[in-house]
Amino acid sequence: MKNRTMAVSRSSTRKDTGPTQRGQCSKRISILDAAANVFCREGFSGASIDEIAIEACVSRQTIYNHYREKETLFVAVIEDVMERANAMLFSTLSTFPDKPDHLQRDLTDFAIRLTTNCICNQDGKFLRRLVQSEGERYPHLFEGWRQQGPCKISTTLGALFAKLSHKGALRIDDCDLAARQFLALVNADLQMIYLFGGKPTEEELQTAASNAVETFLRAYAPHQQQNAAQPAPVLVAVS
Amino acid sequence: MKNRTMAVSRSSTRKDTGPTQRGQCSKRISILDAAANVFCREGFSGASIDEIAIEACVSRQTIYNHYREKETLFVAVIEDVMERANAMLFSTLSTFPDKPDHLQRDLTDFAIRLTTNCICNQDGKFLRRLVQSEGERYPHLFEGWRQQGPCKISTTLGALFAKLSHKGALRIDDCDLAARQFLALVNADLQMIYLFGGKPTEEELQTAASNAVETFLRAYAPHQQQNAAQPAPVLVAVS
DNA sequence: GTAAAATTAGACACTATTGTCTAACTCGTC
DNA sequence: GACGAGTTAGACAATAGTGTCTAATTTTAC
Repeated sequence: MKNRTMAVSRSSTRKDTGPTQRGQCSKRISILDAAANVFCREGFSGASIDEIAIEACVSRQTIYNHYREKETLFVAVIEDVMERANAMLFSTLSTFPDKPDHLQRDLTDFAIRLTTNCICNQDGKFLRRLVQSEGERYPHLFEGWRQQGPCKISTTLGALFAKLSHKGALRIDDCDLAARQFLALVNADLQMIYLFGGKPTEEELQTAASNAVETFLRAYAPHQQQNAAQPAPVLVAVS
Repeated sequence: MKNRTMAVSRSSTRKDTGPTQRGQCSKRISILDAAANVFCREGFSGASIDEIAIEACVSRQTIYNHYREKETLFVAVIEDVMERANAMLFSTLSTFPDKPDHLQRDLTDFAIRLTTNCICNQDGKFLRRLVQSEGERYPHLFEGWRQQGPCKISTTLGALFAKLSHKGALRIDDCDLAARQFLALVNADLQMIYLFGGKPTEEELQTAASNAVETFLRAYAPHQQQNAAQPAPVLVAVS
């Protein structure tokens, strides 16, 4: 019976769930957090309500009071995490650089923000795991997220690349494709770490981002800029 | 009680397990295949021995005769799939193009073979799912595969790129990195499909490979070759 | 054909889990 | 201090799964 060492870091994006009281609300939150952790660790069928109750420091009955049954809780957790993840994703996308100078540095910083805030965090891990293991069982559940999140990301990011392209900072034919490739390159060095549930160090994130941007720019920068060479010192602002 | 419509496609790489008899051996195989399917679908704790027995057309007791308990069976399945996957991986790597002419076409074909034979097949799906969901629970179990498979792939593929680089067909600094980026680019368009357990169509594989190779060559081809432009007709030989 | 080995169905004990119910309890509000 | 909503622990039935055992049956080897 370990004492709940670390809960999901819950950002400020949580919406107040209407007229319910503070006490009740805080219980709901700790249930959702604990459930997210346990479902992530054990999968849907491996997770037991008792375990969640213990981790949430709440009685089992309270869980049944709030969420009629296990599946209801599961769906609530998924939706909670997805909403938060999408919010974080678009908030991070809004920091995409729009000035063509220092492009290499700015793109690298952006890539680091993206991995740090959206992919390497607890929510990212949760989604990778749960979508993969339960996605086929609950297709409708993840569909909304898929359309609002991952599918939108390439078009949104694509549009941002398009802007840079119009300014002459990049030379891109298919901007959506370039966006997908940018994301793929950023994760190239990190895939294996994700797969085993690990968390990259800041240094690994740094290297991954630099490598990705360098190659991306070699493929998509206008000709003379091709060899910007020196890695340029990177200043990261991680919220 | 559906009649076992589709089993894992079992390639010819299976080794005969020593002096055991044919009948026994065929039971073992159908148990392993069925177990792989069920574990893949349901995860370790979601899978029931009874379900596996039914899908393998075998009595439950037979499973317990061969594999003492559920976890033993699970480990056997994992090792079976991993061995097969690694064999297929290196057999596919051995088809990497070594002639510098028609590089774009040859690399594209190679990328298609790689995705078709190693990533999009049933074994690939199984590993993505199970490593992700059970990897932390059984670290030792996957460690051998990780070192022999995914970790080796970047160095092996890296060495192959190095050869092309020495021949002047490519211009690469860090070949291992280039290898990882090649793989990442090849999967850039397919990630979302994998995530939801789907299987890309041949056309999607084709497009993904072309896009990847085009960008890869823009980043790593010697200067004048830069714009090879026309997609070049691709002839695929999928075993 | 016969003997040995493997397989089968079914019963079984045991454990874990879900979801319900109840009676006691806590705590903020009036 | 009393009310009441929310919470709690614990008992509980119902179900599902694991792993064992047995006796009958089938398959295989010789």
